[in-house]
Amino acid sequence: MTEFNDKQNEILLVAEKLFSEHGFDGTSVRDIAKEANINIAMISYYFGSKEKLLEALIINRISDLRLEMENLFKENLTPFEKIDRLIELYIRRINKNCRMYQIIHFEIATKKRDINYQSFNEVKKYNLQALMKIIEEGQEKGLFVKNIDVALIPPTIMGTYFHFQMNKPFYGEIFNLKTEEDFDTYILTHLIKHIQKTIKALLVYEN
Amino acid sequence: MTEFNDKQNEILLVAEKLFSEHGFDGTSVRDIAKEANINIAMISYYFGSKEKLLEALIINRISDLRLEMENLFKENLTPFEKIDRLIELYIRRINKNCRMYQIIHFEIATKKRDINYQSFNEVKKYNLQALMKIIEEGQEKGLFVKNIDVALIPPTIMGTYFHFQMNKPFYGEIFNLKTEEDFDTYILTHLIKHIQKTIKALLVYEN
DNA sequence: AATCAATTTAAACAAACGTTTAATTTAAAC
DNA sequence: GTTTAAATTAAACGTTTGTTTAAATTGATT
Repeated sequence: MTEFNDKQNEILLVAEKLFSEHGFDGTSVRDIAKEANINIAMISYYFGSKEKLLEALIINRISDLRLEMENLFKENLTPFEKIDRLIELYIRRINKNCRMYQIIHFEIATKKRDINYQSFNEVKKYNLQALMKIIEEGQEKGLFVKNIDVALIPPTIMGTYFHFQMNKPFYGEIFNLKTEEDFDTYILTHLIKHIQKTIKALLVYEN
Repeated sequence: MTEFNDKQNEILLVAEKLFSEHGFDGTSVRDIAKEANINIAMISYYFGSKEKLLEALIINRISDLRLEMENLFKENLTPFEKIDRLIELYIRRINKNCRMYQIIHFEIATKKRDINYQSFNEVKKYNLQALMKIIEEGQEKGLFVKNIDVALIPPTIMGTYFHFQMNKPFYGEIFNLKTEEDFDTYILTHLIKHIQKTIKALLVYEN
């Protein structure tokens, strides 16, 4: 991918914010231009069109979604500890990029624009491989049970997070989380722990 | 709520389809009118505006989301069986209404329209109460562990489902589900079983 | 057959949309 | 200082948007 200049990066940043908050169709190029303090024509000038701006945004951000796990496999950790660390990495990563996930998930669901999700799927497969490696190690050491459908674990990890995030007003009220920081803190402490516990429980559960 | 006539119900049905497939902002009143074989003006005539049509749709459909659980508590089942049955009810219910969940979740996330989600939240609280009752029974009988955050279990149940549904192209490929029916069948058999197993594992997991 | 309200229609409305144009400004190269 | 290409602008473009209008049609009630 070509590098973007400061002005283009600013446009991408504003577009990411507005697309995630109001949807692609709910955001006009004039909204973006206003928030980014640029002329409307600059969007076509730099990106060609509104739709190509979305495409550039997705391609530019997808690489941020791959987990960085070099340390995880180098360190001398038990499979349980590795699961804990992997899930924490997972959640921190998607929490940092939750705007892009909001945008991408809506685009996947609606299929209005034909965007190439190949690299997105490759990232998911890459992350799934890492999980599989840890689970196999745990099974070989006799710590985890045998019949585990590894591909269904990421949906539980990410789904729990996204559903919690998606229903922020509801769970914010339930858990008395008044500010955005309260909510974010709760995710990075309690919710991560809940997901770690859930997956570890599943990995040792005998039917 | 006032009852709707056949024509109004047809409009609601088409709106539900198109709003879920292309989003509220991605659907024009002309799209709806065309698919419903009516004149554009009929939408304003019957519902006042496009936005009020969305509101009417949400209010009209929310009652479908409440679980029907009379039988569940009458029957003589173990807490484990009750959990299994409740989760199956949960998933079958949201799977039947997945279009409305798609619409509502997008509306909650974007906050562009100010819709009253009180009855939606009440349904969620009602469903949470039922889960709580079962878990308490299991704890009293010494079958489930003590320290369970019940409010975090529905996000795992529903989140797993929604994330699987949302990434249909990816998981369809992973599990080799070629048709819509294949996908639906997989949900109602394997995915439900995965979620049941996950929650039961969590309920008996000792830290 | 006449009346009347409810329904349905085609047409028009202003506003907002994404995009393009042509002119102007900017800033670096010569 | 002149040249040149890139950046930026205001204005206009043709569509599409949601909504309204006013006339036409329908179908039951008198």
